[in-house]
Amino acid sequence: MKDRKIPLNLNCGLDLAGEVLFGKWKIRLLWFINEGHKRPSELQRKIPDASRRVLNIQLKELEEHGLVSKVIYPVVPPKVEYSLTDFGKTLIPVISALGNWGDQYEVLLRARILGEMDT
Amino acid sequence: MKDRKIPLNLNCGLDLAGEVLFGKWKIRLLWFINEGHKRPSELQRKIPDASRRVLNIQLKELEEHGLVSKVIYPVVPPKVEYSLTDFGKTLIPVISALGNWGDQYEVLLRARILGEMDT
DNA sequence: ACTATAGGGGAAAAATTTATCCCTATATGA
DNA sequence: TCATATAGGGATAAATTTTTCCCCTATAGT
Repeated sequence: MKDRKIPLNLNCGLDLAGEVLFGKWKIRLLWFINEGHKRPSELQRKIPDASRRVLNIQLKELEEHGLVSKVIYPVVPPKVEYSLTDFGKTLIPVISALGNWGDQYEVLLRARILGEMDT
Repeated sequence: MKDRKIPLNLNCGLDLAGEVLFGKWKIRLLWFINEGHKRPSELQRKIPDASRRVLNIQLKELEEHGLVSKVIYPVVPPKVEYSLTDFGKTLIPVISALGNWGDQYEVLLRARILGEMDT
């Protein structure tokens, strides 16, 4: 990452987890990679609302943080595959927990999030 | 919140969960409120790196999303107490899972997050 | 009269994150 | 010959989030 004016807060486990997880698309990237969608173009199709650029950037950060690994096949046209590292896999239960919570309260959450939009 | 140029992504549970959780200080606010630190001034002391202003803003969002409730005592000087709603409490296991993961891999995470800073 | 306390909010600046646009390369198929 | 697929990166613009600064309330204490 670039230079930061405001120092990172890394006081507790929550901060550390947040630091590697909280980019707009990172959790979804981890999720889809875990589901077996390994190639950048697949991931882009799975997450069409994200620009190609950010996905690349966030994938690189996930890689730098050791959550995913990247294999570049020296072929043309280029082929790249991402997969979760063992470390990355340890996050899956956590992401599941988060996703299940969101699924469970979907109706409520959607109403409240959207409800506030016209306030 | 204000008007948004870029629409929210609320496709799945993960998105919904992210929407209510991913402000810079929200998870910590929930955590400390759950630990019994209810008053704004306590929370500010617990999270000294956050400006007073943002904490107010994020607390209000948590309230709008139904995760915390706010009681204003009509006394002088004013007294306010936040607490988790029943709905907010359902998030605690999820936040725990996240925090435990971060604690468990603290050394590794810290090295990788800070390691990349001088790259 | 001041000051401290406890809680809050508006406006604008700063910081950060995301999006947009345009560029590279090569092989295949129309 | 030209478009498409595939992966990626630089520069810049836009959007969003967070910080900073200053203001307000009312009472109690000195």
